[in-house]
Amino acid sequence: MSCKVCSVTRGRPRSEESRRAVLSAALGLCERDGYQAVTLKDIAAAAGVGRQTLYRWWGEKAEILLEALGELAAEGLAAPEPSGDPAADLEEFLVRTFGSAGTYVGAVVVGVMVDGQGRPELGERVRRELIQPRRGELRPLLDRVLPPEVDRELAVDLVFGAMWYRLLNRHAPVDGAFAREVAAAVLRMAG
Amino acid sequence: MSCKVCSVTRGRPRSEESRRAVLSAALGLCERDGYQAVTLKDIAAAAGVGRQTLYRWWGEKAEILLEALGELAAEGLAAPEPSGDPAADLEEFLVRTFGSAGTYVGAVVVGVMVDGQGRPELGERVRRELIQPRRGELRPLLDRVLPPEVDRELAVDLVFGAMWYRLLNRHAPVDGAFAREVAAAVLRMAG
DNA sequence: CTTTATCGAGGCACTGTGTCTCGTTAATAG
DNA sequence: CTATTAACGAGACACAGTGCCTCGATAAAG
Repeated sequence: MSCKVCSVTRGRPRSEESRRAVLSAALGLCERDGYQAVTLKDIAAAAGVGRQTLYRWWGEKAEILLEALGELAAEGLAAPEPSGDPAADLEEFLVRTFGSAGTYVGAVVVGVMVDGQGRPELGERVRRELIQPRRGELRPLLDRVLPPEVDRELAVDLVFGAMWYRLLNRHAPVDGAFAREVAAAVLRMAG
Repeated sequence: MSCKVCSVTRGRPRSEESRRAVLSAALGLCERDGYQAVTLKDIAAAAGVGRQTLYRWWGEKAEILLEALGELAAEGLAAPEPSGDPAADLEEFLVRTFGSAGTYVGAVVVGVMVDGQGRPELGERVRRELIQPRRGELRPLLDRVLPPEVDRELAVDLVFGAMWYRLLNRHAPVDGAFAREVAAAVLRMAG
């Protein structure tokens, strides 16, 4: 174990049990009450943890949920083995991604992103830990269906942009059917 | 003039001067400090207005900015006369829209949308007064470049989605160059 | 001139945040 | 075993922003 700042192995070690309790309580409260309604007090109370422990290790709600989302992603990492059909691989990836985003998890992601709007440092973490990894997963799938003259970054913006737009604006569901429509549009763009 | 609730024309009329001062002060503070940092106290002080006046007519920050954005949109309505070239019309519309979104106005729009996330009623207003009108403007432009088998709503989601994704995530600028790329992608999708 | 509803100004309770201090507890160092 | 160290749960505190209330003043209609 290590001290919070000096990484010397002395003193009482950080409680892994408390950490798990906090992440689990935070996700549970977000699912039940919605991200915006959850406070640090709520999380501390639900996790059976002192408030100071939250400020010591995270500091704010968005950082807690960012870590919780990271663990969720690590659990369901579902290695996408390439089949013989690049178009089917793309579609399957989008169906899985959009399907997950359509649950409360997507609402939490939106909440974290939203909190990052007014705080550049947090925004940078969100970008690095939440957004860029997904872009990195999508790019190779697009490489296998798009001709070289189509810009990859633009295609990624169009695909994930459509997803985010619906997550924010809620004019239509984010689900597998939408994922298939978007996949078809990409293939149409491929010509 | 009319009473706030009963619309009987009696009593002191609402001050149009105060209303303009509030909207102007709100936009100015957002431009200077960023949407999230602005408070109702700040707006009241900058507008030289009592706080109760804000609660009487608007109730919260997002509603003030929503009205201010509405007036901005009404001023710069720039009737888009159709030229002979549908592709050029689409591109011009996107260049103007993305260009505006790239300024602090886009950040205000994001802030209002963000506040609407945790408040269904406000979210509905944002959708109706801010999002749907833009979709309505884009649709006929797409009609003139897309073949009938391409779904319009999906195309709108892809175009504005890409814009919103960049506004939120800030991994790349929202500007005229991006607008032209998106327009080209739509034309490519048209085949 | 009376009635009415707005005006700017300010007070107050409430909530969530962030910092601080307790006494306690679980590790390592000697 | 004992001392040291740092995290633990719990709670107090100041601070900021919100939302509601009241006040005397003001500008319109009847």
